[in-house]
Amino acid sequence: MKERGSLVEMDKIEGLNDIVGFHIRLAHGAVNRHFTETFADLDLTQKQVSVLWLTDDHPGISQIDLGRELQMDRATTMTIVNRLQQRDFIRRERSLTDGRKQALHLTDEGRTALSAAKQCIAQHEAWLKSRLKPSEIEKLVEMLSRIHD
Amino acid sequence: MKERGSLVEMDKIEGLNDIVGFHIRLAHGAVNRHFTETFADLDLTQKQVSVLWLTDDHPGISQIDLGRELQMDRATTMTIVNRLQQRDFIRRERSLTDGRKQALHLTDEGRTALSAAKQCIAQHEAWLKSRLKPSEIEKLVEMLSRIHD
DNA sequence: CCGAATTGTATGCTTCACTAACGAATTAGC
DNA sequence: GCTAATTCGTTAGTGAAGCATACAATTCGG
Repeated sequence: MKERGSLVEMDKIEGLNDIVGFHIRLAHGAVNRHFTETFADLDLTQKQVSVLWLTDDHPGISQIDLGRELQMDRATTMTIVNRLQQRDFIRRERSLTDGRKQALHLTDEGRTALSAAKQCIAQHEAWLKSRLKPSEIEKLVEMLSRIHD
Repeated sequence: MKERGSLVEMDKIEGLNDIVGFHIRLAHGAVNRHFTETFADLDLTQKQVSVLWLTDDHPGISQIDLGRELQMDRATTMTIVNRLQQRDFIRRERSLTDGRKQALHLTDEGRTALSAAKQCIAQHEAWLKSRLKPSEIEKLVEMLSRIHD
């Protein structure tokens, strides 16, 4: 006897399992855990791979644009780019068109790492997609996109 | 001209936007950000609310079972329960049936906090659900459940 | 009863996210 | 053109989470 939408009983809304956000959090945890295993050898995180990938797709991209694309603030972007620069995967150059910006480029090492990462991503995605029917994958991505804009 | 499924071109698999895990991560970020705003006054995180909620639903639950439900290891569960205990939301008792376990209970303060939290959750969920059609919500939760088991 | 497994605990490390402040460069307003 | 506001990068500090490891107490299997 589930009483939903009852304005009287506002306290006991629903069970934790009916909270959409709860499932998004759990799914993210599961995906992240599997990602970490898959990338143990490469020693790269999701964020790091994303930054490598985007930098490769948009050579000379600024940190602020990188952050906008991945929904991170400037400070967070800094720490990630710093790590990748320390490992000689990314090179910072002052932008020629806007002196405030840094133009980011992959090094050869960075390209090699990204290439290896993409192989692992393929594995990781295969694991994830094995839990969904092809038609569902499209639907899922579309719905998630609506959530994150 | 997107070349998909090409076995020759294994390096350039697809765009970042075609990676399901990428969208899960972004969606989680967006949800978490909105959650944090909504809960700024209460000063509670998703995990903390989840622990309060589950402890309320299962009085006397052990930390290990809490962790299993929320997919956290023992150490992570500890830190969260510690924080909630420091704020007098949760009380630890030695289990009567198994001396290794702690039986967790909400305090009156904890119940008050959870009650307030559930009001905020309702707001937060409304924001999230406003981006989806009712029929989609069910489908989304079902798919996410398949991902996190 | 003894060894193995379970549970809680303590410690330390890492990633990520955010805030606040500052300087340098650019842009806008007048 | 010149000041004022804004943008971008940078640094430093805080806090939540997740994980690994080690240890003690308890329980369980034989």
